[in-house]
Amino acid sequence: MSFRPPKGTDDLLAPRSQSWREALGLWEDWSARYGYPLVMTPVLEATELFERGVGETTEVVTKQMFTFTDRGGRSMTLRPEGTAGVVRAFLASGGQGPWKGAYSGPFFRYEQPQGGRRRQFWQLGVEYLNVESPVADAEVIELGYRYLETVGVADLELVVNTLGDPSCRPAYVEALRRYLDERRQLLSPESARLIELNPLRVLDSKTDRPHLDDPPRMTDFLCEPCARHYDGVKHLLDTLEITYTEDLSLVRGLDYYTRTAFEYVGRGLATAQNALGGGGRYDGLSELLGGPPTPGVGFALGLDRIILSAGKEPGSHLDAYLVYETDVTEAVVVASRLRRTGTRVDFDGEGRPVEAQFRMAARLDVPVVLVYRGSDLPVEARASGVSHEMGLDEVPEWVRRSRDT
RNA sequence: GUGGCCGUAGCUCAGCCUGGUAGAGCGCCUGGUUGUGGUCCAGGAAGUCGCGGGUUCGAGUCCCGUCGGUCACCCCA
Repeated sequence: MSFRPPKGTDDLLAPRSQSWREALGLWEDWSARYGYPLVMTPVLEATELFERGVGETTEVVTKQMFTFTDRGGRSMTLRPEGTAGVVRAFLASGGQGPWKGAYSGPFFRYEQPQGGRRRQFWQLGVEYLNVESPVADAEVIELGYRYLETVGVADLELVVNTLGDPSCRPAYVEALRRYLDERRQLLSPESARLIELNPLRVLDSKTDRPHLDDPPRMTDFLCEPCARHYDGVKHLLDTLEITYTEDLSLVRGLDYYTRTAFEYVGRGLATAQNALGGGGRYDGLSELLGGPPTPGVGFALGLDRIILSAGKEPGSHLDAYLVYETDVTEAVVVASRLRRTGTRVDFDGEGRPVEAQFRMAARLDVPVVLVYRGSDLPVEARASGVSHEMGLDEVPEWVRRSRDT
């Protein structure tokens, strides 16, 4: 049989996997700082959840889902996005009042693989439910922004827009539809088809955007509450000193979005696929699923592209490599002591010659090589060509200090 | 779903146009040198040429199909 992973999936091994470990660690940290507890929902959901939640006319639902019939005859789907599942879980738990959740895990879309886009991909996200205030929007946007900054994304840009709500959007959609209809000849067949189905998405098309000068603006149609909400979000972002640009053609691909829509873009990415993540407000989603009115706002970030964009060389997964001139059993004990005090250390388990151990240390590119010669002798710690001698007990602290510098 | 390019040793690739029985660099292994690994020298192991079919006396090389990768479109995080 072939050892190749399925199309659009990938094996992630060291040293590349170390970048993921670091990025996931930072995510744990940042989402916790903003008060988002972990929420874990199934990777597998009833197909109906996404059809109703994400929208039956969306690209995701019509073409990109991994859907199959299980042995009980139910139509099941590997989750293509996170929000619908989290909201379902919230409703299932009888959730009430303000609620927050952060998630991280694999998602699936049946698409043509491309730079930073695989069929199985990893997303980080948060959802903030039952708070209608712009404070929730701004907090969510800020969290994603700070995280991406910290993880090292080059040329991070935040784009925001508003999509109105059911009381004002229909008038805008109608105006846009008339505008597009007059230009039908200029549009690609796909976009022409969208005029009836979902004219907003035509604005998102790369090929058609150049033909569309001065289309109607959502901001001219906003009802008073939506306008005030949008101003509130922008004001808070200003206060938090988060720079953003407004883009009237920023439309989310999924049906459930209302009011705020935003996207994080990595301008440093070489590929055409430079959206690192996006999100928005989805006040109507709960009701689409048959639940009570539940406002919400959240985002999802694509970890694959984030790591591409950060372009950082992963650090070593070890603090030190232990070279021993003693019996291997003694090395087991020494390594155990170091590990229990927080040092990430590894050693040769087969009692191979010292030269071979040094070769392995070099190959692993560890920052520190520890040479252990026996319980009565000092440990030699070598880092970047310099050698220090110390007692075994001093090693963890010494390693920690040299790691931080 | 559509189109371009690509698939040869563990890795990066040459060989393909103009068919004739497979190569380089790096890595790996062994020996020597060395300041107990990183340098240098010598030697060595290693390839279903993605897979299947066709043309041919003969296919890595030409043709068809297929799978995979990559980039772009579509779309999306």
